[in-house]
Amino acid sequence: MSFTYKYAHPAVTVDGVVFGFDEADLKLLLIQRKTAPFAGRWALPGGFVEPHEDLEEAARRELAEETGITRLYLEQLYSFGAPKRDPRERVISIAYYALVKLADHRLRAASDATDVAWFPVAELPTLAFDHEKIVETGLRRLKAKLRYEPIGFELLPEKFTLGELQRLYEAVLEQAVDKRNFRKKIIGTELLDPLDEYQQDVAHRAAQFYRFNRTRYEQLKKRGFNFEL
Amino acid sequence: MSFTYKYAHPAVTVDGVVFGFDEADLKLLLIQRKTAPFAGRWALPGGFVEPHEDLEEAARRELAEETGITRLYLEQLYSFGAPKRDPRERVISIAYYALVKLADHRLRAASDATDVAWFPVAELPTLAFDHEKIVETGLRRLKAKLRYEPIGFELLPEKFTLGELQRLYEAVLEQAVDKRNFRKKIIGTELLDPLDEYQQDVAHRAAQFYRFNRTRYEQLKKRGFNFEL
DNA sequence: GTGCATAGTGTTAATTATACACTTTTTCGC
DNA sequence: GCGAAAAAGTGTATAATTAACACTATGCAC
Repeated sequence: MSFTYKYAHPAVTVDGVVFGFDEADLKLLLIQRKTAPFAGRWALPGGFVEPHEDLEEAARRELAEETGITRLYLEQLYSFGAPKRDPRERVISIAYYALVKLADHRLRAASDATDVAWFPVAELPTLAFDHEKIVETGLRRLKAKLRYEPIGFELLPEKFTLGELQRLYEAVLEQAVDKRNFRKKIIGTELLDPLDEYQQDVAHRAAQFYRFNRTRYEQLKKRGFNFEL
Repeated sequence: MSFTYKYAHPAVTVDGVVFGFDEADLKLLLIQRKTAPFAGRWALPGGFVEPHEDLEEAARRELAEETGITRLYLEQLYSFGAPKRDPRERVISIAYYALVKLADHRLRAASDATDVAWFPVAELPTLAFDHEKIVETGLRRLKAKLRYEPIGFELLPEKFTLGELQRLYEAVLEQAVDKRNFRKKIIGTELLDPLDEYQQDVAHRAAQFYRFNRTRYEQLKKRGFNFEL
């Protein structure tokens, strides 16, 4: 079976820039290619868009297929279409960026013999295609967005401490944050519900857990509330 | 001549959301389709990406071909790829948004019998395809961006008065702005050079002209300066 | 019970944002 | 030529926000 067109058509793929956070580092999800081109190289998870599916649908499907991750925050990032970005044929890639709660997702045992792994964004290997450029775009977007939208919570477990949240901000923004001012501000948004739960088995004073109140955020957003940190 | 592929390939187009400003209204550039589908309907300028060209290159080429506009501020906006957005075949469109100095560009006499016209964004006709959605995305982006990047100047002539600039902000953001505070802030950025030129032939006190200092903006940006209005 | 590690907590000063009204300049109509 | 009209231009006081800063509390390890 084959497909014929009057004019040249590029292939269209989706690629995912998937971020996670593990208590200390911002991490990026990569898969290792097993076929040419760039066999053996690490690359962003992704693949061809099927004729019947929407772009976001394609991104979700590919991420599920290649990494087993199904529930995540997903948003279109940017489209890359330099003529020679793929040595085989013209390929235009719509990149998505995604945030996942690391703890919730044990990576699927690489069932199809493809390696999948988290890398600290500070120590990424050389990537296939123009994926380094895509990652850079994703990182820029994440940094910018973290300041004016409450997306940090997508990287943390349901219940988290203010210290964890602060470390997340510090890791992503790559700059220290004043603890008291940070707490004042974050509590001031009224987006966090304090829980009657405290850390267990820590070798120091146990921190209180909080939960992000998504419902309240939607309400406030409707009334013209502006998140900013 | 035809092109054959092993798997289905979508067609890929670029579409331009081109904004202008004419002293009073924010305007959008549209072309009238002469062929099916949507013959007679107004639509965004755009067309197919050629095999050899980059996406932005394609956007610039299509805008030049269809509207005669060559110098403009252009930036990728978003990609639209719903399976049925074009009734003919699967078409994925990479939308760009553009800002042009209206006064600098008399629209090319519609040489290929295609009508081209500026519409106030408040009075747009029904558009072809999913172009209304694309325009909405472009408008949202413009509004957001105007606040934290000095892009308003791309919509004004080289030399402009503070009153014109303020009216631009008010038109795009759809809200009134305090004149004194606006001037204080904008002058405070040090991005505007006052000129020794004043309006001519106006039936009121003549306003001073200013020019946006792009060089200084680049300098300040490097030093971590943040534009915000 | 001492040391260690992190949690948790307020106040002050500096900066920035907001609210607000009159005078100046020029043309136009009479 | 004089008054009305239309927009330009200009400063201050108050409120709100941000930034800087250091000690006490708790719980475990040893």
